[in-house]
Formats: sequence, structure tokens, C-alpha cells
Amino acid sequence: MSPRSSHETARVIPEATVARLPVYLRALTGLAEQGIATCSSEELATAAGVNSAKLRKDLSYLGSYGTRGVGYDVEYLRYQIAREIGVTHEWPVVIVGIGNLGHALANYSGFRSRGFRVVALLDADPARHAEIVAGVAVRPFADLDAVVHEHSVAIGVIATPPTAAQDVADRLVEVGITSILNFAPGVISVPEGVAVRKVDLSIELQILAYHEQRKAAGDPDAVDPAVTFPAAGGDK
Amino acid sequence: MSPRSSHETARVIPEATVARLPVYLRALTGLAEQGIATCSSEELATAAGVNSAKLRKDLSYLGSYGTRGVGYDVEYLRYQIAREIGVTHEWPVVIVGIGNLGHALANYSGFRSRGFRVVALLDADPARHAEIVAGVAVRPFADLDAVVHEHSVAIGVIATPPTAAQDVADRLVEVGITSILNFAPGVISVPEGVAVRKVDLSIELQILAYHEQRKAAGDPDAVDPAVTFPAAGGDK
DNA sequence: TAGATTGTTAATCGATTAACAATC
DNA sequence: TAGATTGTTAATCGATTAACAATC
Repeated sequence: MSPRSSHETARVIPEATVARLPVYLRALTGLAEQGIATCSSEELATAAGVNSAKLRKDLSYLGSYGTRGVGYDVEYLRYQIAREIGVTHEWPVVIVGIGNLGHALANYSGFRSRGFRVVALLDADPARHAEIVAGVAVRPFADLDAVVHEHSVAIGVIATPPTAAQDVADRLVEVGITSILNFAPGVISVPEGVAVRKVDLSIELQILAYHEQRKAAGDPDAVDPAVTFPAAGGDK
Repeated sequence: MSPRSSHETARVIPEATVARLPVYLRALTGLAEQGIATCSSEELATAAGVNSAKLRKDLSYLGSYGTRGVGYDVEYLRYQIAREIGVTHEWPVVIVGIGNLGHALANYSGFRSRGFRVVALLDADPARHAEIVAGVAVRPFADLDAVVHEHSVAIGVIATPPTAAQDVADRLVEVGITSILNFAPGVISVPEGVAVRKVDLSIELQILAYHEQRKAAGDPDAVDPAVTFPAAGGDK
């Protein structure tokens, strides 16, 4: 036995692998829904849109959850990945900025089934405070502190206009939020130790435009970006 | 002079660089709006949330658009990057699936200013066909072919429920769309030569949950993912 | 035992970074 | 000329991939 505890999690999982674990989790859920009990790395890789060598390498960072000659037990592997990601319990999240996008996020049913629960919707505009979206009341942004402490919220979503994003981020950090998903265009800066991920619709379209333009120019090297960079659907 | 034409674009730009060009473009637009005419790589890097060595390396793939000892002309560099990305003219796009998210996308004003114009909103549900969103009428999905050919659309956005996504993708490809931005969870498969990018809200949250969990576990190696993987806001 | 498939190794490829010569 | 800053080199780091020994 190793000198470390058996409930060991000290192995470092590469960031590229971390970003794919949720993809594998979703693929496994899909297989389970089809009533498939066992799968090979090849089958799971196809379902997840990656190649099987990469899948096996990724899974090897978590442990040995497969059986040589047989494959993986879908339910068992699903649980192990969920545990590794940390979505065996629900994470409370707050959404700030209940405009068009905030509405869409609040109504997104996929959050609940994937480990997240929207505990509060906050907006600075008093005109929105009457509203109830997806069963949750829109509250003043000033309620942030109370909400975060009441529900022990660690994750915040920014869906405000870009001009408000940095102020909102500062306030989120002040009240103890340590992970932020930012939908507002532009860079927000946060202290060390606070995680930020960014979703930017125009940037995604511009990346597509670049490749589209190369194709239009008849460039023989214009490749399918789906096979090359982040979480895209293409296989290879 | 090189043996190739002077209107040369044959240099291959790494995918990681391509994904950052839109970030630089946005940062330059921000500087221009502040009335700043010239900036150093250090200043632009800060505004874009990257380090200056990476910025200069990235820009070097486009050409030599700076002046040693001085820096970059904001307006000139902005134009050069816009040209490289291909957003000096507008790209017509169609959005398929006008639910909550489709509405939010249709209303997103940022598209227009960043090189995209929504020329059609399509939905399979006849109940939605009466509606006009952001000045654009919602039309039957069957109109896809007509719309795409009328406006020479190359880019399609999928905002349908996950069950419809693959069928919609197949149809988009059939009518000649070669770039797809997919908001529906799950993998869609497309033929070689069609570019797909994917935005998945739950996956982003799950990546944050993973890091949040590591922090909670008191893991000393738990790092800020903002500094590590794709287009995130953190500087370093 | 024979066939199948994992988990791991090692080679390759691509991205990042620091340092600095070139040059304004 | 002296100071500033780019563009590029080269070293390092991390991610991907093919191949295969281990083993069910």
C-alpha cells in the first residue's frame, strides 16, 4: 500500500482531460438511457466524439475502472466520473442579470440533471423584481450577500451587459464566490484563486468565420476545426 | 520578393492562435473606444488577458504590424486582425430553434457589430411562426433551403432541443451550410469539411465544479483554471 | 487456450514562455 | 546615441497518438 491514504485524489488531472470528463459523463448517460450496460473504449469514444486512445489515456488519470477484454460498466464508470467531477451532489448557483440570456439560462432544464440548482436570480433593475422565472423570483442584486450565505453558493453566473460585468464580478468575489461563468463579452479580472470560465458567442462565430474564409479562398490547408480545438463535436 | 504572390495567406495560423484573434480584436476595439491610438504589446496583452510574449508570437503569424520601440497603431492592427478573421464584411447566419435560447441569441446585439447578421429564424413549431423576434420573422424550418440560397448563408446556429440537433445538422449540411455553432448538448456528427463548434453550458459549469471540489478538499495544487485552458479571462 | 480490450509507454506534435537581437 | 519595444529564436512544457504488453 502506498504511504498516502487510500482515499487518494492527489494525482493531478491535466486540464485538457478535465474539460473532457463532462463530455464522457454525458455520453455515458446517453448510453445508459439506451439500456446499454457495458461499452468498449471504442464505443464510448465514438459517442463522445473523441478517439479511443485519448479516451483511455484520460480515464487512466482517474484509475482503472475498466476490465481488459471486456470494456467498461456504463453505470459504474458514470458514477466514478461524476464523483471525480464533483457532481454527485448538487451545486447551488446564482445567476446575475436576468435579461434575454439570463432568462434562457434560468429556464435551462439541463442544469438540474447535471448537478446544478439555480437558487437565486438577481438583477439590478427594480422593474424586473416583480418577475418569477422558472419558479424562482428575481431579486435585487443587493440580496447577493444574503443569498450566497444562506445557500453556501460557490458558483456565480454573469449574464449582465458587458459594462456591468467587472463590478458584478468584484461583488461576487467579495461575498465569497470562487467560481464564475461569464457570458458578458470582454475580460474580467479576478484575484488569484477565483476560477473564471468564459462563454462568448461572437468569438465562437468569429472562429468559424476564419475557417469559412479560408475555405472560400480555396485554401487547400483549410481544415475542419472540429477536429482540432476545444470541446467540438468532430471525431477523428 | 518571395516566389509566392504578395497577397499571400498561405502561412498556417495555429488553431490556438486563431481562437485568440477575436479576443485581441475585442480588446483593440475597447482601446479604440477609449481614444487610445497606440499601444504596446504589454498594454494590449493586459487588455486581452494574456501575457505579452504569447500576444507577440500570435501576431507574428499575421505579419509585422508593429513598430519596434513604439508599439502598435490600434486602428491599423484592429483592421489587420479583422481582415485575417474575415469580419471586414458581414456574414449572414441562420438560427434554428427559437426557444428561450434562440430568442436570446436573436436579440443579442453584439453579433451585428462583430461581423454577423441574423437573416432568418427557423422553428419547426407552427405555433411560433406568428412571432417576430428582434425584427426578424420566425419561419418554418422547411424554408431553410430557400433562405440559405437567397442570402448565401454559410454559418448556421443550432439552438434546438438535443433530440432535434442531429437532424437539423444533417439538413443544414444538405443545403450547403459548412460551419455550425451548436448550443444543443451532445455530440453531432458532420461530414469532413464542415466545421462545428460547440457551446455547452453544463459542461462549463461542471469544469468549474471540478476545480471547486478540489479547493474544498484542501488540495494545495488546486489552481485557477482561468490561467490554463481555453478562452478564459484570467491574466498571468 | 484464443480473442478481445484495457492501461501504459514512448514517440510525436503543438503551444507556451523567456530571452534577446533587431531596429525604431 | 540611448531607451523602448518588437519579432524571433530556442528551450520547455503539455497534449495527442499509435503501438503493445498486460490481462480478463
